[in-house]
Amino acid sequence: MEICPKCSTNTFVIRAGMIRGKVRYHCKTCDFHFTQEHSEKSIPQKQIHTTIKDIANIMGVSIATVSRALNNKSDISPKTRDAIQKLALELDYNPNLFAKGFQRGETKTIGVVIPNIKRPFFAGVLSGIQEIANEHGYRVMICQSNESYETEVTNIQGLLASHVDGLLISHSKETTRFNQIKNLFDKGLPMVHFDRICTEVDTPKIRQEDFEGAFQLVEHLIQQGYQRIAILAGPPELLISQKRKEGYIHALEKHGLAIRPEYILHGDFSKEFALASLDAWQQLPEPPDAIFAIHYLNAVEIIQYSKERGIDIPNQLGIVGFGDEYLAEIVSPALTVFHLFPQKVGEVAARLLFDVISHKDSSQQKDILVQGQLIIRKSSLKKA
Amino acid sequence: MEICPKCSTNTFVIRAGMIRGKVRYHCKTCDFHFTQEHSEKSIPQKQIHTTIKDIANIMGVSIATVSRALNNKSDISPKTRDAIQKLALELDYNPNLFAKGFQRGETKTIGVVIPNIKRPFFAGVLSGIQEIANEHGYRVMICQSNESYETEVTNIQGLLASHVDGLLISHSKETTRFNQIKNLFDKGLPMVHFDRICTEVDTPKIRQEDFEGAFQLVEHLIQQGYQRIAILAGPPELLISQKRKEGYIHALEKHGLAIRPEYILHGDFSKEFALASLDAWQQLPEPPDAIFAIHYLNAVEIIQYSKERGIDIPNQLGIVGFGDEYLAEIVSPALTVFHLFPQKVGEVAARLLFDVISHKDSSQQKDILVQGQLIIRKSSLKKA
DNA sequence: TTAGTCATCGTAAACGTTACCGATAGGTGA
DNA sequence: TCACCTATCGGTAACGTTTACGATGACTAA
Repeated sequence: MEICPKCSTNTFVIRAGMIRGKVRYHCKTCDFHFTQEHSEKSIPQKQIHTTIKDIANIMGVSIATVSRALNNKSDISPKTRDAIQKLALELDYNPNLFAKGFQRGETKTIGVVIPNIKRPFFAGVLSGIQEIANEHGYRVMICQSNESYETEVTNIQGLLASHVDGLLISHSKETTRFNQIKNLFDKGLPMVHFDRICTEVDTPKIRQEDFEGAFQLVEHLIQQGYQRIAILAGPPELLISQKRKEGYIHALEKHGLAIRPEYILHGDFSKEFALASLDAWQQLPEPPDAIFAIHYLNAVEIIQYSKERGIDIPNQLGIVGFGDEYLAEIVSPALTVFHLFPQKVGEVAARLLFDVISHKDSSQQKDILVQGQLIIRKSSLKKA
Repeated sequence: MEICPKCSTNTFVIRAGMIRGKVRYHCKTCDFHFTQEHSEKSIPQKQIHTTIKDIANIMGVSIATVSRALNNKSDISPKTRDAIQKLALELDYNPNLFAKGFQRGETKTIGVVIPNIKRPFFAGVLSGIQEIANEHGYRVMICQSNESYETEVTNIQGLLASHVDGLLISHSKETTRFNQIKNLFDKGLPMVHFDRICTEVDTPKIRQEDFEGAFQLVEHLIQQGYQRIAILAGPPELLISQKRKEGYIHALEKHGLAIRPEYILHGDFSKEFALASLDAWQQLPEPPDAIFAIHYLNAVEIIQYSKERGIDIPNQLGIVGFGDEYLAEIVSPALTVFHLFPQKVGEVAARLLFDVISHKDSSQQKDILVQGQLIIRKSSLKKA
């Protein structure tokens, strides 16, 4: 007969069924249900982190006092404060940022959504973001969409579940619907768009000189004497494709050159498409004498391919592109580019996000342009 | 005269000083202290996240029931479960991962410490890590040490404060003391080293074929007929420098070639050092006829510089290196490399870490070698 | 009836931290 | 002596979630 743990009687204790694998009893004396207790003790975990409770126990003070001491708050005597701080140092205590964030409803973490880390541009952006985030005591959580809309949505969902304090987004090239983003923005989640921005939502945006750079590159080609300039224009739905194409068109128009549709080819940024485009152009009755590739990789690929096919660069074919500083210098002939400053883009974007996070008043500039630089190299320098 | 909120009397209420800017009173009837209450109501925040409490309130059930429904636990009727899940979907509820992790002492987050995101190798590793982490439902927190020991220590401290469930580390080149790491490892924090590993602590490690790759590269040079092979060996304190140098020496010894100290130069990975080394070697009475640069960037820089100085590659000078697939192909002449697979390194490292996190039994393989591949290109193909 | 059974629900503690507010001791001046 | 004051401390709710365990009502079989 079992003994009731409440009234310590065993006269009126009856079995009361099974529950969760354990035998259940009912004491009719005190009307109390209980189960047979199992005697396994939980294994004491090796403790990685010291808590303020540990410190409080050792010091013989309350956790409130420890918290005040560690945060240099008022209402505490200097003696106690110093003693606690010293002990905390000895136990190498560091506060559980999750608990802290959890308590005050913030996480000191921002989320970044980019298409691909491996692309040097985004790697540079990340580097810039990291730096500014560090300055502000924030941590960064990165997700890659791999240019997939579905993955992007899942990523953002995940970041949201992690309760990031803000979001930095550069959309995948597949992304054309922005209801998720808009929803979050309307709910007041701080966010900033950069590079692959979206115009559907009124978020602060970091743009680059897509139009201006394209214009400068094409004008430079024209000034070098190139007349039939083609553009490898990237996915048409991407805003940067559109902007760069506009710059291209604007430069041609300014200098009285015809816009020839056959010189404008849209596609993805793949090597196959770039080379196929070159082939197609070469078979025209009037092939282009210069190519503006809006993505530097395609420009480099075209240079390589042209060399194989015996096309003289820059005399027979001039080539310019947007892009990567290092690769452009290495390739031969070196590539004329409009250089973007990825690190700076990251810094500016992060700074703007922290502005939004801190003063919620949206008085600051909502649209920032990060300047680029035209760097002229041999791939576009025609011998007179 | 103020009224005591406890006994509703005002006959024996006296002022009892100021505290925190508010007037303080003392009721002598019921011996109760109180302050003048301020009537400002807190502004209701715009709510971004739905909680289980919200759902519980709407459904009229307890939060425990909601939790059970959302986690498909037992002890719940299918009808209730479905209704709750449906409502959760409508309110697009997603659980606060921080609260969840906080509750069970884990964060579903791993930390990664690398020297620099912008280096393509590490970007590739990160990409691999991300992928595996996603599979396991973990998030990734990245820190850059920028090759500074101090920053590295701070970073790890920060990740620890974030209570990451595990750590993936590639040390900065400055790092020679590992007491912090050892401390954490002894405390039971799951961690895995990769690339820039440390031998002082018995962590699982992901190594690459540093020795083997170097050996293959140098043997290839020897088979091509190069006799005086120099090595640009990187920082001597770095383990990969040592391993690659060992492979170099081993290959020379196997083929009966002399180890000439003047052909072995240690330094950082800077361009300046690479070019200065080349200059120094050229001024020797017997300059090398081939160079093995353990860092691909230096190899590329030497190729560029050699071309400027009219040195014929590969006939006058053969060049090989470790490294980056893309750049090696672009440079002219294309660079023979021992290619590492960064993405794979990241994947393997992450997988191993999750093994350690889940089954704490350390029965698994503690040292994994990620294979590389010798890719022969023109920079080392001497014309007979 | 009623002991025994089961499915399903609620209650409350716990995680680490902060902040609100009351408690206490010791002081000052009339 | 006593109203009044200040500095410094403790108690505890709250954040969102999971989980151990008790409560409840309905059912079954004797």
